[in-house]
Amino acid sequence: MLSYTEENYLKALFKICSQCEGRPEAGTNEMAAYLGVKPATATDMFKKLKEKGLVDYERYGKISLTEIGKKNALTILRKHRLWETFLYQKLDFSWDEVHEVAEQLEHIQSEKLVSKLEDFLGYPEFDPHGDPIPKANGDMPPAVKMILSDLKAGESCRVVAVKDTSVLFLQYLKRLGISIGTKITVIEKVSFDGSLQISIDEQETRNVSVKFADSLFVAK
Amino acid sequence: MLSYTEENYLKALFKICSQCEGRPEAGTNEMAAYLGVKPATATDMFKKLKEKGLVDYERYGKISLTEIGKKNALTILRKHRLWETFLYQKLDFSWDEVHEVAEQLEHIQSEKLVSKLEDFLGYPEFDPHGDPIPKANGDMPPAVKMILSDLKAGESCRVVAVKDTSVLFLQYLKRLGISIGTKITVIEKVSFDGSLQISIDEQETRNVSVKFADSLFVAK
DNA sequence: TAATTAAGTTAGATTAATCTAACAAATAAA
DNA sequence: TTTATTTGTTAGATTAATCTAACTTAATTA
Repeated sequence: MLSYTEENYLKALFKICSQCEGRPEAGTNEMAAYLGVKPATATDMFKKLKEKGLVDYERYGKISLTEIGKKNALTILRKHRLWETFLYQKLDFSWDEVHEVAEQLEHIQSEKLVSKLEDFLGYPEFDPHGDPIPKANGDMPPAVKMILSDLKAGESCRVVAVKDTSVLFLQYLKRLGISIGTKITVIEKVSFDGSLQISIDEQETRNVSVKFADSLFVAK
Repeated sequence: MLSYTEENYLKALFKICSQCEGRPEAGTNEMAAYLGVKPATATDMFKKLKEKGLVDYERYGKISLTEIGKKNALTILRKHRLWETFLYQKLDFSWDEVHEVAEQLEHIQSEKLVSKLEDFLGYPEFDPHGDPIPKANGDMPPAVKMILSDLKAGESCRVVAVKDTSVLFLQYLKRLGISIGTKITVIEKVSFDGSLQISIDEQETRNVSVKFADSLFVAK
């Protein structure tokens, strides 16, 4: 069985490795920074995770997940996203509050709990941020790929997920009145700085940055 | 903030201290045995908990909870029993399965989670074992006191709680078809060994031991 | 009350996860 | 290609929770 800490390392590695395609590995400093620990600490942990057959790792080399490691990471992600869905749907937590609590709940050990929870929630495919929830067998519903930046002037779309799940971003969205399902129309793309003039739910008009437009997953 | 382990010590102390009235304190060995650790380990922890102002304790003396310690213990108990109720009512866990998972869930840190959960469950007063759930302010619904042994031959009652929450006992109850609300009638008290001849829901007849009859809370 | 037993403590060690400081390897730049 | 910089590792220490073995205090009993 994995410790709380080991689980967090696997989850972090999975996230970093699945961020950009074609880069299925991470560096020590990168991981340490992500996890908020010193590189020395991470080195020790990778040695241990290697012993347990969960990561591939050589001295001074990059780190990647083994198949078993990946399976474990998916299980944790599954729990995290199911709990987020529970908090959002059943307990009325807001978008930006669910993550922190789910970080704790994801470490509860009980297969039965997870499957019962999934059933209780009606087998959801996406969490409140629009991220796909892995199935018990490790399958993952296809993630949504288009971002707001992909739209041309005049095109409309609906928000289906957030790419950036930081509290800062989510709170900003809340302030703008944007959530999953909100309709956004691109009125103009400002060529000077790439920013977008958008309308939110066909009402309020706003100018948003490239960074912003890169952080929203949408569907036409 | 308290560690997982510290919380478990406080909870154990609370349970032992509230078991028999007029004995609001516990011994080192007793606590260690209860928690499954060695007495030496418990001694160290009591020193630490004393430093934190959570227990009263002197070298070679008994241990008891301070007011702050008691408040903390009640918070944990509250969470434990709310989660048990959730698992039983919403996720269809059976009587004997809820405890183990709730042991983990009770350590999740989020005031909001607890109050939202309580609201979601409709402010229950008792958990699936019939034990009272402490309120946010520390109030506790009055516990039920009468046990099956208190009945005379010919009297009837309904099961309202279990005194012994061991898996062994709960599974035995399940086999007998007894749960909260089940009607039990005492047909005869066998004076030889104190055992009882009972009928369960006015159907099946059974002989049960003194130990058994002492472990069931009932109401007429 | 002195001896025996039960209960509780101390000292020293271990494991997991972390740190700092010093060092080594790999990569980038001049 | 030598130097500088970035990246990663090692060694040694720390903290929390645990253990064993030896010791001390308190309680019981003969």
